[in-house]
Amino acid sequence: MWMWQLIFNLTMKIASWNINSIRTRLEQLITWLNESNPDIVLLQETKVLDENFPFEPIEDCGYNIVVHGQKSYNGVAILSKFPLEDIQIGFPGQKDPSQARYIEAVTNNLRVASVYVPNGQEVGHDKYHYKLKFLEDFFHYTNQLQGLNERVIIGGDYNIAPTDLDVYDAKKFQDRILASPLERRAWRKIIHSGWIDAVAAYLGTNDLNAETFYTWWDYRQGSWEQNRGLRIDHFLLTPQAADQIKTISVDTDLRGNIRPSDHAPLILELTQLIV
DNA sequence: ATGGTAGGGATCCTA
Repeated sequence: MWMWQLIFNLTMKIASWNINSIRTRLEQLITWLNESNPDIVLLQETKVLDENFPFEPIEDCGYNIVVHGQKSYNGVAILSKFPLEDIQIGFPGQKDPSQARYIEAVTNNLRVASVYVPNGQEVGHDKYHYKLKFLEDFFHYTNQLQGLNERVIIGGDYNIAPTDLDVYDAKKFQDRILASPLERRAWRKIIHSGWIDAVAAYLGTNDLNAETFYTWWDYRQGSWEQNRGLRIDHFLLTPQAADQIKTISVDTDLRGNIRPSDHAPLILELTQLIV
């Protein structure tokens, strides 16, 4: 009996959500925090200066908060029920730290980060090359993190659908932004260096389809209603963390809300193995 | 079929 209690207490729920403006979505966020009760939340596209971040209502839900925001665009944050330490704003080697796209902290003996990879606009655009450069610099930093030999989880909007299974229409997205060969190569480079895509690992052990893990549906042309989605939000785990995956799922309820974000939260549960 | 919708905040940029 006591042992089950111990295992229960060591389960940790970590969510990643591109909220697309925390001020517009604040009420939805609070409702969801109270209902879903995640231990750690990694947010992207908060779209708010740090001085205007709505700290109080979130702290009232029992969370500590660290933020890295800017005006109008981007912006990342970490919420945790545990103390947040060793906070890092941006990552070493990030070429353009004025774009608020990365924040990292240690909480409850786990290193977590929230990343918002550039969208890239369209293949060949200046913003596309900016995205590829960001991914290259990010790759080098993630190698440094691997060297720590810690449990590390980087959740966020990577703006990459890793394979054709991760888009609702592979032909439509062939050579297009979010699914182009160079973006996918950048993704694989990170994966092949030792990071575990939590969903890919979970799919390998369960009878589920990749479409179960779509996290983004375009606001336009009734994409949500027709389930024309993409899997572009991901959790990357070091092997030390991947060994503890219990479940992973997408909270699609939020995408069905009135005035929703165009992304749904990706939710990972870890279990500490008792040996 | 090169549109469509949403957010920020400024009369367009980003996604």
